[in-house]
Amino acid sequence: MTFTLPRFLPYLLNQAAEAASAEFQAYYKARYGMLRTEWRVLFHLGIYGDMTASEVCTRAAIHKTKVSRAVAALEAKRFVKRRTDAEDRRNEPLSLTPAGTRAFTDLQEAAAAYEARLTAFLSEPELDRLRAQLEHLASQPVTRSPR
Amino acid sequence: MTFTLPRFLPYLLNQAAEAASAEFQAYYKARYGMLRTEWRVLFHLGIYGDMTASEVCTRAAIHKTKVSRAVAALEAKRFVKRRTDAEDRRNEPLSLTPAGTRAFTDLQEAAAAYEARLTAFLSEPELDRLRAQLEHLASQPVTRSPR
DNA sequence: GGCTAACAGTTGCTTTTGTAACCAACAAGC
DNA sequence: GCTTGTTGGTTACAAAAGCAACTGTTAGCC
Repeated sequence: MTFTLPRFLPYLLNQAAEAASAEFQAYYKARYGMLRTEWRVLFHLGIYGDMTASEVCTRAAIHKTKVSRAVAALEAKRFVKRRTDAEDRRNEPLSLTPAGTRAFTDLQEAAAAYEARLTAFLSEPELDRLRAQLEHLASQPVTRSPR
Repeated sequence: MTFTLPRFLPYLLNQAAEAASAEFQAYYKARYGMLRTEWRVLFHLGIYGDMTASEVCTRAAIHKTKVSRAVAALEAKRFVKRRTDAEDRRNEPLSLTPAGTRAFTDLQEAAAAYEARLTAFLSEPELDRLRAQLEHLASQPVTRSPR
């Protein structure tokens, strides 16, 4: 089997990921001026509840400087507020403000609708299988960025 | 079905793409000091033969400024040389130098071996189906970057 | 208590990317 | 042959990402 670029899985994954992100990205950027890392942080807080920046890093496998700046940006937009944990003053638990919650709800709905359109060509079992395969690839024991 | 981040396809695709690229990226970076766009250009020339920068843009859906810089970098590394088309002096057909061909051959082998490991958990038909699904997602009629 | 190491988070600097404006060469209409 | 528009490709500037060093805080250990 000859090797060609459009069959090379990392390449294909990148092309698919980029195409699949483009439209949703345009939405949150136009509507809320958010960057990728910002909506990811917003979603982590919206879905899983309050957590510290480093918990976001661990869960999302994003580098801490990116999270730090994303949190600062979300704070400036008044979508997130941070407290200082009295027990351990290094920790700064983050939570969504009411405006942050509204933005999250809107984006979550948009995301769900977008995904439905994106995956309309797949049956439910096919989609499940695809997700499982992608998860497996994502958790490959390759070198991950440090937390 | 509640919406969660690790089920959101664009997110999953990104995580999988990043993880799947990481190791190969480390290889071409360490060995040839190449960037992502650079090896992509190299592979296009190696696989499909000589072409101009804008043909690379079209095939790979990469923005022309990125290609322009990648070509300049590959030229500086003496992996690529460019001529000027006498018919139409705007066109600059690119071709691999012997060193470029060697680098391409090495990277192609590394890529094939890497992919084999990466996809070892999939059967042939599963892999084919995955590729087809990713291709479909990649060619989604979403807004693509201009050429 | 005082020293060292580890951890949460930030800042500064460099590299890479994105965007738009730009130059040179050609094509078409007139 | 001269304008007008288009195309291939580059450059300049701004935004974002990566990396390493830094601050402040806690924990462990003697």
